[in-house]
Amino acid sequence: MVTIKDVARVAGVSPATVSRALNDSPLIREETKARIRRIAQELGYERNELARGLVKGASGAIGLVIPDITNPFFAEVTRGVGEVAHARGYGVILCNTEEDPDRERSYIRLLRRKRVDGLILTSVTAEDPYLKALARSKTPFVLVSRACQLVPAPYVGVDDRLGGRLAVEHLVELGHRRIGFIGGPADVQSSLDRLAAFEAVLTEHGIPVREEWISFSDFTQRAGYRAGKELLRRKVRPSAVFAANDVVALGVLQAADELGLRVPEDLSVVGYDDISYAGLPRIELTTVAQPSFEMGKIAAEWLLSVLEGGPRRLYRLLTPKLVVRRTTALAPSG
Amino acid sequence: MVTIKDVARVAGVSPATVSRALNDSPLIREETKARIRRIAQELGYERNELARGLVKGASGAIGLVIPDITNPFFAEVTRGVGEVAHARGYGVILCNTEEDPDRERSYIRLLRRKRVDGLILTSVTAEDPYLKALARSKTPFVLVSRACQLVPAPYVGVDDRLGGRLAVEHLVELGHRRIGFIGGPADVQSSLDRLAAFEAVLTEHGIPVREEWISFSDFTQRAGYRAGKELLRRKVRPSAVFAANDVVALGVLQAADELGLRVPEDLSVVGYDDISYAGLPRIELTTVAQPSFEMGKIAAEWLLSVLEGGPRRLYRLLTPKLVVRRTTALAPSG
DNA sequence: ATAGTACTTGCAACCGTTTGCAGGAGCCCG
DNA sequence: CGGGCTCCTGCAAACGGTTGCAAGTACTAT
Repeated sequence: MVTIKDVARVAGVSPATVSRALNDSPLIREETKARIRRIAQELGYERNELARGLVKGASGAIGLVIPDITNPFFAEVTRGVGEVAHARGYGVILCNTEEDPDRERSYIRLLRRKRVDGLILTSVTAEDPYLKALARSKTPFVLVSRACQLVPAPYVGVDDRLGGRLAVEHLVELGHRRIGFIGGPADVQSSLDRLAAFEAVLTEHGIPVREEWISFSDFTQRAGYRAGKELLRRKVRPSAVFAANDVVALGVLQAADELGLRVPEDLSVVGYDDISYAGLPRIELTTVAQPSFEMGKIAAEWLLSVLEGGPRRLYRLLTPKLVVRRTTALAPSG
Repeated sequence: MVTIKDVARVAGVSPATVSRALNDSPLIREETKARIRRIAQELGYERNELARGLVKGASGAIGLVIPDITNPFFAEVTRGVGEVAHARGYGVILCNTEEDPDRERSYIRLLRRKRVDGLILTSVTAEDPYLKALARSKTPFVLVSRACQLVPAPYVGVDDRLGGRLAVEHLVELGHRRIGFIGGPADVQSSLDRLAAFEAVLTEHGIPVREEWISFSDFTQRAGYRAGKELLRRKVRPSAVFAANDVVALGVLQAADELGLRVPEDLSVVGYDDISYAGLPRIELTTVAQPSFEMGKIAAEWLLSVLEGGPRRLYRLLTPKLVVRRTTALAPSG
C-alpha cells in the first residue's frame, strides 16, 4: 500500500511536507499543495488512519453497543448514529449484545482496546458496576434509551413515565378497568418507568393493581407471545394489555389470535416504540411513538460534540406521542 | 492510558518482555508471564490495537456495507456477521448506504483508510466500476446477497432463480394467469434473477408476459406501496403479485387494503425473504425464505478464513424455501 | 550592508506495539 | 576449564503518520 513516503519521493519533498499538504496546512504553498495532492491522487494514496490515530491519540471511530439490531427500534437508532458519525468522518463499530450482560462487558473491552474515541450504548442492565468503571475512565460515552441511576452519564431517551401514562390513560378512557402489563426485563429502567406510570394511572383512577396481571419478559416477540398466552389463558383475564414494546405487543397479538380472541373487540392492545411495522395495514397497532432515528442522531451529535471539545450535555428526554390505530377499542361492557 | 511501558516499569522488565508475555510467547518463563499478566491486570492495561495493527499490518476490523439496516433481512445478515466476527476478536464497522452508490463509494474509501482487513458488502449496483478497482486492490472482500458479474469476487447468496420459480409456480398452481411483478432497483442482480424466473415460469406455462404489469422500484415499503397502488388501479389488473421482497410486499398489501381489495380473495401476494414480521398473525405473508442470518455467518467465516490464510471460497448459493401462509389463494374464477 | 520579517520546507522525535538479533546466565560435557 | 547448549531477556528498528523546532530563502526596512 502506498505511503506518505512514496508520495514524498515522487514529489521530491519530505514526508512532513506531504503530511501538511494533505491536511491543508497553511504552512505549505498553495501550488505545492496542489502538486502533492495530484500526485497522491495518481498514486492512489489513502492515508493510514491507524498510524494517524496512533499519533493523534484518536482513532476516528466510535462504538455503538445495542441489545438487538433485529429490533426495528434499534435499527433506527443505529441509522441515526451512522448518519451523523459518517457525515463527520467517523466510523461506527457496531456491537450487538443480544441482551447479554457478559457480551456487553466483553464488547466494551474490545472497543476500548480499539481505542474508540467514544461510545454510545443502550446497556442491558442498569445495575452493572462495569458502567461505573467506564465512567471513571476517560472514554466519553452517552446512554441511549435506557437510563442508569448508578452513573451520572449523559443520557438521551424518551420520557417513559409520560409515554406509559399516555398509553394507560388511553385505555382507561376507553373504559377499561381490567388491564394487564407485559414488560421487558425487570432490571431495565425504561421498562420500570413504563410500569410505574401504569400503576400510577390505575391508582389515580381508583383501579386496583393486580399483581397477577403484571409480568416481565424479554423485549422479544417470542417473550411477548409466551407472556401473552400465559396471561390470556387465565380464567379471569384483562380486557386490555399494555406491552412495554411493539415487538412484545406483536407477540401478544399472536397469542390472542391463537386463543381466538378478537382484537380489539375482546382485547385491546397498546405497544410502545411505533416501529415501522406497527403501522402496517393488517396490524394497525396502537402504540406510543418514540423518535428513534432522532435519538440516534442526538446521541451521536452529543458524543462528537464532546470529542471535538464542545460542551458536555447531560440529559434530554424527548416527548413520546400516542398513536391510536386499531388495536384498541371501547371496553366490552360487563 | 496505561501502556506496555508502564507495565514494564512496574514489573522491572523491558517492554519487549511485556509484549511477549501478554502474547503468551514461549520465549518467556511461565512465572514471569504470570507476574506480568497480574501486574497488567492490576494496572488496568488494555493493549492498544491501533499500535498493534500498525506494526502487524492488520487492523483487526472488517467493514460491513449494506443498503438498509432497517430492513430485517439485512439486520439478520448483520447479526450473523457480528456473531462470528466478534467470536474471533474482530470488530465490525457498519456502513449503511441507504441504497446510494455515492455513499457506497465513500464508505469503501473510509474503510480502506481505516485499513480494515476485509469487507463484506451488498453492493447497491452491479455495474459500479469501483468494485473492479476494489478487486484489484489487495483488500479481500466477499459479496452477499447481490452478485456482480463484472467482478470475479467471492459471493454467497441464495439461488434467486429457484426462489423466483418457487414463488411464481406456486401462483400458477393456484390457477393464476394474470400475475404482476414488482421488483427492486432495475440494476440489482438478485432482483433481475427473480424477474427472469418469473418470465421463465410464465412462458413455460404458456402465459404471456405483460410488460405493463412489471415494474421496478426500491426495496422499500413506500416503493412497494406506490408501485402496488399504480398496478392495482389499472382497469385490467392482475389477480396475483410477486414482490421481489417482503418489505415491498407489505407495501403492496397496504395498497391493496386501501383500494378495498381483499387478500387473498381478490389478490394473492407473495414476497421474498421471510423477514420475521412476515409470519405475524395478521400478516401471514406467503413468501420465499432466505437463510439471512446464515448468510451473514458464512460471509464472515469466508472472509476471516482468507484473512487467516485459509482457502479462498468463491461461490455458494443457498437454497430458498417457499413458505405458504395466507396471502395466496386460488385464483378467482373468470 | 545589516538586521528583521514573512513565508516555506526539512529534521527528527514521538505515538505504542512487535520482533529479529544479540547477549547473558546457567548447565552439562568432554 | 573451555565450549556448546538451552533458556530467557533486552536493544533497537521498524510500522506510517504528525508536529515542534530549526533553518533556508527572499524581501523589506534601516
